Amino acid sequence: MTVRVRFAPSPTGYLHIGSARTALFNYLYARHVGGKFLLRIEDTDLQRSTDESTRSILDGLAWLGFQPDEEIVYQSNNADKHRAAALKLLAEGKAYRDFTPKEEPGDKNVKQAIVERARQQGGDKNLRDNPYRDLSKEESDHRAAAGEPFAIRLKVAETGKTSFEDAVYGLNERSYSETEDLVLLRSDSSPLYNLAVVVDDIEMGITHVIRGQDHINNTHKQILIYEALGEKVPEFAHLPLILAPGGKKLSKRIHGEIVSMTTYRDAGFLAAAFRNFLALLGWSPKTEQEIMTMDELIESFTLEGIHRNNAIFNFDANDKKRWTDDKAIWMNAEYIRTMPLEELIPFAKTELQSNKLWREEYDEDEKAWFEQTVDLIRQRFFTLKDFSNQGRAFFSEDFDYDPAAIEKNLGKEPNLRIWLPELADVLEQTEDFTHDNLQEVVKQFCEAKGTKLGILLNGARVLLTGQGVGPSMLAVLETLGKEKVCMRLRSQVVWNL
RNA sequence: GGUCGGUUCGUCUAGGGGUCUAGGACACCGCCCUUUCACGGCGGCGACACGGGUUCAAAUCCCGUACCGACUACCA
Repeated sequence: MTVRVRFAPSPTGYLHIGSARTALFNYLYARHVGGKFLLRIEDTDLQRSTDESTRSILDGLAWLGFQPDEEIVYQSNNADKHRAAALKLLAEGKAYRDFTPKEEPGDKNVKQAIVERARQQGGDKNLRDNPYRDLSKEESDHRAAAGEPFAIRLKVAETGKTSFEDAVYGLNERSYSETEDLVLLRSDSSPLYNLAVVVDDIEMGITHVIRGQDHINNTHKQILIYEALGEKVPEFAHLPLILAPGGKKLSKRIHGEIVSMTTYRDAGFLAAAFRNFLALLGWSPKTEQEIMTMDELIESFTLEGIHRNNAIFNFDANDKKRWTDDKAIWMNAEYIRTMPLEELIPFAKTELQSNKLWREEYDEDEKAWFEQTVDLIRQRFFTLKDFSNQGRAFFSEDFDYDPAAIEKNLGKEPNLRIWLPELADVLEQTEDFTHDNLQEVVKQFCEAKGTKLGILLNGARVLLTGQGVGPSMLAVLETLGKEKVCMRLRSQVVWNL
């Protein structure tokens, strides 16, 4: 039997980092076992679902590289099938009409109201005391025919339990007494989540449901629906959650953009790097290898490697350097400096293009120069953005000087203001503008001035690149070329800041 | 409140009765390399939540406590 899994987000916001990981695990599992990866948009909550969210989620998935193997299913298109399933259960006596008037939502938030109610009920709640549960068929039909509104609820047996063997959490059991007669169809005849999911999963031939651990309770409810429908229950694998620092839920409301996938794309992350990082959050290949290609991830991915405890996505909103998880940043940097240059070039190009720093020559006459330059500057970069920020001076005359670098590298030696333009004069006379010769020239210059090489070159770094850090200065001189080097060394701009 | 689940360095994790004076990665710190640096090399700091059992032996098995989380809807 071919394995079929699905990722089923509801379009009520952007692609959440936790959802992205769920998608990743579904994708990896499908590929590992040679199955199909499907996508279903759960847009049955018309109030909250938006097309914009759907687009954003699709964008996020596309960026990560998870293309579904079959056409995308939109759950709202299947409402008739969901309804038919509920009606079938009603006809078979496995569900009943509940004529209790619909409760109007109170003024406080729903969640809070639910918790309060649950607290009041305490441990001795009886979930089988609905007066309509055992209404005779005649009377039920009669009242329905008379136009009285009703919801359809599943008739859960008095005694017994649901149980399933979770691929991650192991045996899960839940007494029927803990599960209410769940509503299948609202009084406006629209289907509810649990019904819709089960009917769609059956329809799509889903064999393995891989989703967040927050769905474990739903799984018990869904199993009841599968059984009532007389359908085979799929395998389940629940994933630990990704939490915010402090162990709290990672939410859009509190944590903002940090939880959105598009944030990472826009911040200059490589999809491959972020995917790799995400894979290691809640799953382990059980080897010491951490940098893994997609093929390697697919090869080593198993549900057994997923653990049960929630992971914390670490970041500090007050620290600019740690705006997101350290390890994610490190991994992105690692990818940037170690990936094959030819794979990095297109990303660098796109980054420069979107900042109007790209010149067509980089694809033609200056192709070799461009590639060498990218290779040179990538070493200390963290994100693709660095090509247009820190690396800007390599591609444009219009760049900023880092104030910290000015203070550190220029502030210590007042003579630099005189020496650097003098160095320009010397370099202008230098015919062989390559590394080894430049080293000689600069060395001699320093000896003549009685200063250290480091003082001079680091001062030059600020004038030439605006930065305090970067690759070997001799390589920078060679890369920038005589003309730019001399011009920038003579510039008075920085001294007047 | 109830049900269910979890707890190894700050974070991600390995380890599932003896090989654990608990391994790796990120972060942090130090040293080295170098003209500087956020590259690289070497090293350091740093954890089995707590209490009882079981056992010759427990991070690993059992029980309890604490803490954390999820769920508890005519939301998804």
